[in-house]
Amino acid sequence: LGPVTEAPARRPLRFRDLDEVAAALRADGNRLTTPRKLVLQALFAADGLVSAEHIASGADTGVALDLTSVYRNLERLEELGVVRHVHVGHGAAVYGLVGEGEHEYLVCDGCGKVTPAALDEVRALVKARFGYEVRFTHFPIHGRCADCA
Amino acid sequence: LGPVTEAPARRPLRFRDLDEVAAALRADGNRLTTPRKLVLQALFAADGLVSAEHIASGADTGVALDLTSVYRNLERLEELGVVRHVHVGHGAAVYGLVGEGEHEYLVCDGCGKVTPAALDEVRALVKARFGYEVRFTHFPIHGRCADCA
DNA sequence: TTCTGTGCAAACTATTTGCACGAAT
DNA sequence: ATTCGTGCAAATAGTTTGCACAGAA
Repeated sequence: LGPVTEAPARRPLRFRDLDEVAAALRADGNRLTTPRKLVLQALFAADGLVSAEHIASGADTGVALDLTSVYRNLERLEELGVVRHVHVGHGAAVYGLVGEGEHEYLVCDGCGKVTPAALDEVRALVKARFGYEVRFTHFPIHGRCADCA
Repeated sequence: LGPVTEAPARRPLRFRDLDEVAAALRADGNRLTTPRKLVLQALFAADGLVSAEHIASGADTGVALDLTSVYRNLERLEELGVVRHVHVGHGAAVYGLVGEGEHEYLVCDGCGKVTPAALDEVRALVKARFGYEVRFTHFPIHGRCADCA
């Protein structure tokens, strides 16, 4: 699974570059290994949402690495608040660097496009009508985009 | 995976009982086998959303059957418009009989409760704001219910 | 030197597919 | 007598776990 066609709205990242993350990792007592750096490098290079498989393939870094290590690193980075993952349909989860604010998405089941969207109004409506405190960050909204509908 | 705690709103089913479905199956050139009847029996008995695993276990019918057959039957029944399935989080998909109207759900990530909800307003809002024609029938909305939030 | 992180193999969950036999029509 | 559907086994995708060794600290 390659990078997901993420739409516009590039948001400022919480960690601007690899060195900033490296510092955070160090501060948290983590070692700075080659695979770990490669995972981060891939995430910065991809500049969007990618699958573990894609990172492991080395498509973005030129160096392939073990899928297991990728998963373990992504998990660690997620605990650290550096990355997050989204379930974009049936396939593998996709991972991306954490930016400022919420990370809510609309997924088009037609073309597969993943569009970041500010869904505060939608959240407020669901809260008002059903008392539900919803999040679209982990399981996004699915449907058909304007082009596909 | 057992039956999902589905909330109120029992909707009239498109097929009221096993015999009605049997007729539809026949009309479509399908055979009426024992496993097929058992799958339907389980779906009617469960009266909500259940996993293939649950049906295969025979918990509701007293007769266990092969998971493969369950999946194949559910697939067939889905083609026929008798059942539909929903992805309620990370685990297995859950299947249920088709009722009248839409089947939209709110899933509580806290207690696992699955609440049918009329989300027309929400759909309209997303359509107005983003041009997206969304559906919450296959991938429902996730969040925390009033009790868990 | 110590202990964390890696790579490989194997387990695991959810689902699908191939194939020979049995049963519904 | 035909097929269709079943059950079993094996394949598949995505992810996790166990374990011995390598390499950061």
